[in-house]
Amino acid sequence: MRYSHQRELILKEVLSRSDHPTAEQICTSLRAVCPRLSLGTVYRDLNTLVEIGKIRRVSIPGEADRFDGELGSHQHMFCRKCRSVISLPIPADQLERLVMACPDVKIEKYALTVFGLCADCAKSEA
Amino acid sequence: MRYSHQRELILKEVLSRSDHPTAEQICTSLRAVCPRLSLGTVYRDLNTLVEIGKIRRVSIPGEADRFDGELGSHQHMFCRKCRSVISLPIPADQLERLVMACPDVKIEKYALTVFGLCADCAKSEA
DNA sequence: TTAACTGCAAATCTTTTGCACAATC
DNA sequence: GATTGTGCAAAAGATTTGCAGTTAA
Repeated sequence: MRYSHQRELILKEVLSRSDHPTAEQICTSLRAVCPRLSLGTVYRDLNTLVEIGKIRRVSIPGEADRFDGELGSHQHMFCRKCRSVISLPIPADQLERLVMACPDVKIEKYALTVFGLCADCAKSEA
Repeated sequence: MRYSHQRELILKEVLSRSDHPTAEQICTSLRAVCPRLSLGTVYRDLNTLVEIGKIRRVSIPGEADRFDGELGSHQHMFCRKCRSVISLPIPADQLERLVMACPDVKIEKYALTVFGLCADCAKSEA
């Protein structure tokens, strides 16, 4: 794989943020520094970065994919009120034990997605 | 809510199948018995049935949503080879304990999705 | 009768792709 | 110089929606 200015910018952007941005958000941000950056390129480069394991994709049903620079084991929550994605520190070993106990099938990966209200929204809701 | 012939057909179709069909598959099947059934109606009725809790939606990243008539607690696996969705009997109480231990946030629901090879495909792969 | 439901087609949203040009090695 | 990567626009796939007509209560 060759060096690419755009791919490097996109990687840095994802790594520097903890808000799990969408491709569109990444593109918009980076246009401040790379005005001709195209959304197609962002999608292509994000796919590449996920493939080579530099970032992670976070899929939420009915939402645009988010991207995450945190590679350590954790799960995600989607807040239905503010629509933000936050990381949940769910013990990897215990979750893994539950998943891997399934007979016959060959498990390669898994994702636990939680829906509800984030801490801030839960507070203001009450 | 009023009775609707189409909604009843769609509900029966989902309840009678265990293969987690897509809206398109449901529509195609039902056209044998209801030729003018439209895909838009199928989507609308499926959404209604999910809302009133008669069926469940199964979302797989990058795939069309599947629908499930089994309401008991279970999780799902997506086989990357045959692209089927199968039910996984993961102990609800243990999973729930892990999820609910997260502090501050208000959890309303969650879904554990597993990716890999189903039993049949794992066998033929080897 | 009237409000909900349907069929149809068009619109929407996210993501991918074809192609000509630009950048890297 | 050969290829990979990019920008742009068009295409693709899933789902929603507007509207005029139909059906249940």
